[in-house]
Amino acid sequence: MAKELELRVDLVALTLRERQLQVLLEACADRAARMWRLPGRPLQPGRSLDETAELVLQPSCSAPGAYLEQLYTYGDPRRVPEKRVISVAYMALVPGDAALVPPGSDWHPVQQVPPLAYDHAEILEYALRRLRYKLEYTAVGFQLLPEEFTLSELQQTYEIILGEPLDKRNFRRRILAASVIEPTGRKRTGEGRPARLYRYKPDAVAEVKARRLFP
Amino acid sequence: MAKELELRVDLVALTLRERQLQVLLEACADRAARMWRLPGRPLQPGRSLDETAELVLQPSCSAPGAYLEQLYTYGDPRRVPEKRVISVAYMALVPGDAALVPPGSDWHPVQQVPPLAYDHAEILEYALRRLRYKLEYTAVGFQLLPEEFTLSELQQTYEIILGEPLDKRNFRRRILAASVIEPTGRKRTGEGRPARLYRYKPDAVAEVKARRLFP
DNA sequence: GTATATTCGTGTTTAGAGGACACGAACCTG
DNA sequence: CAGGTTCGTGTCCTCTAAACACGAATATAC
Repeated sequence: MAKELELRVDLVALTLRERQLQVLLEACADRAARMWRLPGRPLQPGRSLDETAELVLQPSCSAPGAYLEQLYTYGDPRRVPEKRVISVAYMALVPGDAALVPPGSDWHPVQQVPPLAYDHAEILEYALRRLRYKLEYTAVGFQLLPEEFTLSELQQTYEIILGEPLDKRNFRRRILAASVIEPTGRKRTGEGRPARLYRYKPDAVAEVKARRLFP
Repeated sequence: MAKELELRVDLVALTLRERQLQVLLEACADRAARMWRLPGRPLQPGRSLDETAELVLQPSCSAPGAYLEQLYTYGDPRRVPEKRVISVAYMALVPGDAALVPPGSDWHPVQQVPPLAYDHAEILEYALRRLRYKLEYTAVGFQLLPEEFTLSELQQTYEIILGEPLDKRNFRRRILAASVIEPTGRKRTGEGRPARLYRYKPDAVAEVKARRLFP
């Protein structure tokens, strides 16, 4: 009874909406169950895992070049009852202003996700742990922000993900010491004193990936 | 032209021999090429990835329960010319006194590995980077030692892997502060003053794995 | 235009962690 | 019992990380 083998790429796509960290979920085909699942697709012949992950991401992200990182491969024989399915899990960070809502899918706050099929809850948990951890020693945080952002916005992003308040001056000192962002010279005006705008340095993403200690 | 899909588990098994970190390699079937490769086997039907990795490890390790950890999954379509092969890479740490030499295989110092087939050199590089990194914030080091060991032996292990000398007193302070090892009460006698023997606490391995930040 | 509200941007002090560093203790050997 | 070898230990200092408050710049309301 050799069950058919399927190799999939499943994606934990995260974004910031309404001051919350949200994850993209797909309604299961089996509507009766009212279950949701991570978006994914079978490995495309002729394409790498990374490329397949990008294909999965495309419908939910208007801009190319979102941050994408392989997480872990799940292969327990009982994780999917019907078939033998091996899932290579990826995490994507989508800037808030680039997030789309593909039909049949929706973003859900990670604090209150609906019931997830298979072991997808475990995969999501793992992605969040990795993101929180990585936030502390790299600078992936601004991958969730638009191209230009203020330091206060960046700090809010960190606070949302880590779930704890951060000290303003210490935060700024550390971020600037890492020298992964630079001022654009422009300012964002609004309520109160205008804030300087920053962007991450073009090579900052490369640097984060080069530190491929836990890709 | 759908190439056949093969899902493999390939293993970077590391041990300490002759005061060097060594990796287990298999001679390629194609002898003419004089190439070597990481040991591995296709995913076993009905077994998980972890279980398959353990099967790969068994012939080279006399004791069960070696440290085993998933690293990364390699799936570039051109990494193996003939077929479409996806490899889930694992790392194993084998205590020096448990290392066996299966026929057709051999241990090689990681400083001077022979030419490796496919992208196996890249996989090995990645495993070493991960091990060195992990050494600094967890206590996987003693996974390479026999059940009882002295602090000097443990320090040597660290020095070999990190490739740099460490301060004796600072090393002891840090290791003991982490409280992952405990004295057995016994001593190892030999040249000079006898050394106290330590073992890692039974739950220390579990702790390292629980921190599954980058499994 | 003047007062008020709001957010931005900045420096110092202090506590804790990590690194450098040397010598007496215990045992074996000849 | 003298000499050789490895084991085991404590202090000082430096540097990193945390706590903490107020003037500056603009928008708005009066």
